[in-house]
Amino acid sequence: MQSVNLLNVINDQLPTLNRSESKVAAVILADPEAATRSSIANLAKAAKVSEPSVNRFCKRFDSTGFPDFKLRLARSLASGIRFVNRNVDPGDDVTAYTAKIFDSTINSLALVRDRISHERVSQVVDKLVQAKRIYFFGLGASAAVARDAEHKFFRFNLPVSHHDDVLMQRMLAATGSAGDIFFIISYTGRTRELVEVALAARERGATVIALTAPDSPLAAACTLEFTVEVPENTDDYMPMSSRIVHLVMLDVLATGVTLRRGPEFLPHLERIKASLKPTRFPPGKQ
Amino acid sequence: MQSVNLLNVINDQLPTLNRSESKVAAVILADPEAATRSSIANLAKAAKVSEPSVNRFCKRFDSTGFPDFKLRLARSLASGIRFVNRNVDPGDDVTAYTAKIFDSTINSLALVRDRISHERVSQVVDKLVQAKRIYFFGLGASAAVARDAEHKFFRFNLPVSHHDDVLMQRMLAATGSAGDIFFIISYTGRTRELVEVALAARERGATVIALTAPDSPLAAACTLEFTVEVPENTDDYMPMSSRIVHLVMLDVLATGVTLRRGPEFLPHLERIKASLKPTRFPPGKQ
DNA sequence: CTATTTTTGTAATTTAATTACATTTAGCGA
DNA sequence: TCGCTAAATGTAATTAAATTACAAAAATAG
Repeated sequence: MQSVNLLNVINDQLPTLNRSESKVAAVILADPEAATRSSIANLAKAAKVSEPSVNRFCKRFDSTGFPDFKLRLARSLASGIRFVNRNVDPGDDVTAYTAKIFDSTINSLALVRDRISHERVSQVVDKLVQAKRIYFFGLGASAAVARDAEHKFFRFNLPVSHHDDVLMQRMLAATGSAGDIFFIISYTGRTRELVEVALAARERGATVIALTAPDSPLAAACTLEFTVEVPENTDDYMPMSSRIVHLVMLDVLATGVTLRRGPEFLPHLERIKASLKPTRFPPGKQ
Repeated sequence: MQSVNLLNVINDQLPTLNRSESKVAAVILADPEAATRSSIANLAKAAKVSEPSVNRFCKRFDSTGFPDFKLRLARSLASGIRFVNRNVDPGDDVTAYTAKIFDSTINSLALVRDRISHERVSQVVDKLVQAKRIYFFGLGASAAVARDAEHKFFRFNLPVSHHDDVLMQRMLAATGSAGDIFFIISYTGRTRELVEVALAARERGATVIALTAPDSPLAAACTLEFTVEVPENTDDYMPMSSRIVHLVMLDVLATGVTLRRGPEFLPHLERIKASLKPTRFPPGKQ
């Protein structure tokens, strides 16, 4: 993947270009957006060179021709504008920090999506399908993730619970057994309490799955690590996007389990949906 | 509508397309990347339609013609979104459903990002900064969101709590007063209990903010509606991405509050961070 | 079942891009 | 400085691509 921005490449090559090529480069760099919209004739006129010169320019940058060049230029522009991990700045106004937070979250998701181990997802789904009981453990921000996971897995009709109380976690781990799954969620994977809980549960022969950082003590302590590398947020103002990534990973697992259960499980899901109906105002009514 | 991903637009319009147009759409959605690289002749062949049909298809989506369409498609792709809004299929393998879930989440975030009312964000931040007390209420999936919000707003050094117990919610609302903020989170905005709670709190002179769907009973019942339109998930297999969107909206609000507090507030945040250190294994150690 | 409208394809046309080739320009040695 | 060579650039021809106009076919309504 020539992930390097095309505009940068042009800029770098600037000194090695001959006269008409640099004229073309100047016009493109001055307004790349406009360049993607114009024809070869227009661009040639703007740069005061002939059409074949523009064409040669494009080929110099490994394009098959002018249309291909425009396409690559468009791609570069779009990726540069939106998805940079721009940190929130104390001087930012609403528009700026809103966009930055959304963008950095989207960015984290896109990154993880491309790095996820599908084989590992499969393995974890296998374990979850076979479980007799599932406990979701998390502390701090991950407690909310564990809570969400419980709600999500509840519909599978098996005993599932979440715990954000260290004592409860310890007690459950100490009395765990084969067939139990302890699903531990931790962004850092360095929380002592959770590592100890993982070891205790493992000792008892239970399956311990950790949704956490790779190469962390927690990843080492569990029986099946399910790791994600989410870029760190060093910035004080920037919220952690790891929570969000973890939530989506759990969505993936829940979907995996549903699919594994097959279509005969759908009526059950429908029943859960229907049970909520009386709690709601009918749609359409204001 | 221009800023919205072109693939989404195609997907949305899918039901309104006629036979050959949907053939073209199918081919493009199946591999948009390839579409940007192919000529009109190739695409026509792949879709088993004539070249003018492809051309008409492009014009239907506000392009001046095929090359313009390809350009816009390339731009859309560069923004990190690949398969869009495609529902999970019972036959999908791990790779497929993982990508779909990530993409649809990313997609929801991108959509909301472009539609958010910055003025409203500002107003809500104002209210939050002035609050004497904040309650986050949610039920079901939104309970986890409320939990996360509590964790996030805790660091602002003001009394904040979350409640997923309807009775607690009622009691708190009934005893609320000016200076209290009841922040109610609900995807549908149609949960009777929450609407009643909102009305009760409002009666008492408290500020009621609802993070919910526009034109919903809950939005009507609160003092300040903070609405988001997240595309519905009709699919049984597809997880709800509204939770994720709500979480990110709360990230935005928390960031807004932090920025409003100014730099003299940073030491406080550092102190909270430092307080967690003893609970962790030092970095570097396995 | 026919008439009308919509959809789709064929063929012609136009437009855009590319290639081949000629001209110019610059560089360099005598 | 002249003349040669090679690189650079442009002109014109060619090719490829996209678009338009129009006709045929299909779908829909009466």
